[in-house]
Amino acid sequence: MGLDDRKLAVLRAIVEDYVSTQEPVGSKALVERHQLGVSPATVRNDMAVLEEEGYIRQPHTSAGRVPTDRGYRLFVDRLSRVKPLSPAERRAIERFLVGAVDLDDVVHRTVRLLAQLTRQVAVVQYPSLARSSVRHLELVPISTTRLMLVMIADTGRVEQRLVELPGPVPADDVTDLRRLINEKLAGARLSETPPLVQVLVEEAPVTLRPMMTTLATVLLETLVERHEERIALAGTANLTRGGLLDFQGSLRPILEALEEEVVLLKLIGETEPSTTRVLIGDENEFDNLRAASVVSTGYGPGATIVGGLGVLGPTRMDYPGNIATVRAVARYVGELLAQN
Amino acid sequence: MGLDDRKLAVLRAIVEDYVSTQEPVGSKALVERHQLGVSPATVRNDMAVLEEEGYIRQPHTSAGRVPTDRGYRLFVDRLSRVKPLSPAERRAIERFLVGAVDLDDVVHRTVRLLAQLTRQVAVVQYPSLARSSVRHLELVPISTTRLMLVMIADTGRVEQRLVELPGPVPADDVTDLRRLINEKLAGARLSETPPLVQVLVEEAPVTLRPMMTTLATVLLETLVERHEERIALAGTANLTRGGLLDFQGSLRPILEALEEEVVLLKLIGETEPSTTRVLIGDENEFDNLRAASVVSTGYGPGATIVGGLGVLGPTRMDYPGNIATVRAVARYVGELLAQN
DNA sequence: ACTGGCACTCGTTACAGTCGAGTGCCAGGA
DNA sequence: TCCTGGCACTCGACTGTAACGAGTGCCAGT
Repeated sequence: MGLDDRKLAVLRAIVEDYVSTQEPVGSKALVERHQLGVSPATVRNDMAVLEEEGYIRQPHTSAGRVPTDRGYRLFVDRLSRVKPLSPAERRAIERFLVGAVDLDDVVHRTVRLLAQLTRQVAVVQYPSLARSSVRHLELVPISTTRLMLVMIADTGRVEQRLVELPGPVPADDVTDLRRLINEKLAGARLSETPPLVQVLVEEAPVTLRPMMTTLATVLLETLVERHEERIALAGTANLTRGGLLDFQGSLRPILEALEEEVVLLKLIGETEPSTTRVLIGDENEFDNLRAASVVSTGYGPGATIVGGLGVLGPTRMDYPGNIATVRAVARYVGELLAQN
Repeated sequence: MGLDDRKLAVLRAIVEDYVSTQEPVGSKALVERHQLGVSPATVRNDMAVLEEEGYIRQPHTSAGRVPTDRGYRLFVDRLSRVKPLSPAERRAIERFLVGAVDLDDVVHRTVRLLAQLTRQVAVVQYPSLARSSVRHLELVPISTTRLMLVMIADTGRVEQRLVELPGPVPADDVTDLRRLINEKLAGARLSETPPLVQVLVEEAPVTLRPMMTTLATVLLETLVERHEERIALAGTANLTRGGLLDFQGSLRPILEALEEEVVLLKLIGETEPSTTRVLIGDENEFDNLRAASVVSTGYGPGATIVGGLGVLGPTRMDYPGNIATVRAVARYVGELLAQN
């Protein structure tokens, strides 16, 4: 375990060089480009140790060294210095996000912004319904036996469901239903609604009972239980940068994984603590993505977290830069949401 | 212009073979696999003519022939026989589309279904607001000086905008505004609303005038003028099927084009007549997509068209099959929409 | 008008040889 | 003990050559 400072410096140099050149880096090139103060031979000895410990490897004999997932991990945990955003980037973020007209717009702008700044694939989760509160529930008559149930959440999300009623319902009843439902549910966190909905059905006047039951069912089944998560994606074209050298020649598995909402949610959602998460290579649980890394974090108004966002790219990515960008964008989005 | 029946048969055979094998097809293989009733030498003569006319070409001397865009065009226009859907496919369509809970759900299911059936990239346009009518406009108070304007269209689309009011507004006024707006606009086609909105502002009671003006502005600017079109995409992983042989080795331009909503809309939207449109290779206007073909059609409840859907893939695609699938899916979606 | 035969083209594959980046190891020096 | 220069070695990348074969164009014959 003899990883003295110099060996760590060598590892850092290897990671930085490899990330920027995309080519295995040799001992000679290393001492030329970095002020390590020692000879190539010494560096070679250090490299041999680093390789033994599993931090770097040789693609083949007589080639330079390349960081392993474990090497990147060490780099991210202990070696990378925070890279402050350039003023230009800060300006880009602000410019990009002002003028959004609704939540959809915010999310779309955010995901494109992230993709553009990091030059990776960007993923943004819509504010999770599970972490949202009900702001208002609206009932809009569509026909005599149909209502549209519109739920507006405090996070700005708006979900609608078509409800097929058991029988025709007079306009006055709709008004009553709307009032009853909002009295009981407005302000409640969505996760806390089931018992409230239960009470709502029980306390409903007998004439409204059937409608209320139907509404309750739709509400619980389609909004609470399988709480629809939504995801926005951008920058898939960035996957083709490294000219197929990243991702060992096939984008197939990556693209497939990106089509699965479940996968994306696992990657960027559920980031319990309010910290930035970095998943490197096979640290993530999906085989399709073992050649990729993910940098993600939560966002939300103030200190609460309502959703996740992040970027995905080759393990050979600029971790410090991407971490800084992801954090900054998340903070800006949070502020934007707090304003609404 | 001597394109007799046999030459056309040869072209058809070339297209069919090339589509299924992905390899340039030679005269010998052709007579083996198809009952052309003539010798390879004869076929070669026909091929020479076809090449002269620009319907096929040789990637290099001593290779077989490959259809040109023009060849595919002729094939699609005159040579392809309609390929009826298999019962399994019909069942898949029905199974896939039942149980959709809202428009989002319908669109997502549709796009995934299309991608799965055709094994191409699928694109579905949400029902265009420009072709929708207002079913209901709802005003939901968010704070004393903020309203959420929710528009529900007859196509099922629901759009919301946050409106910053000039001053605090009492609940009664909101009720009045809601009533006035709906009286005037409900049922109107979105494209016909501008004059109505104008009248609405003019006729509004003096006390409501400022609010109404603000609402009108938001309504016109964000919903009517730049009528938000939305697009769903699926199956990008299918681009990697031909193993990078299609798209001359780089998915880059394709992926870039797919990220541009404007491009996608031009491709699948605005299909004026209710027919299926096929764009082959450089027939479409985007350089990025000159290696791709698009099969698209309009859909909508009954005879009206509210949006477009289609698939995109390599010029070397199964046109008859994709055309049949796109048509069938569009019809099913139309029926589904008609039910609501 | 079709067909068999034949010379020709040219991409593909295999193989051998050279080059050079990069390594591991070792002996010597601070 | 640690670092360094030197040196032999490995092995992928590149190059040139040769054999192969799919496919063609053309022509003379039926």
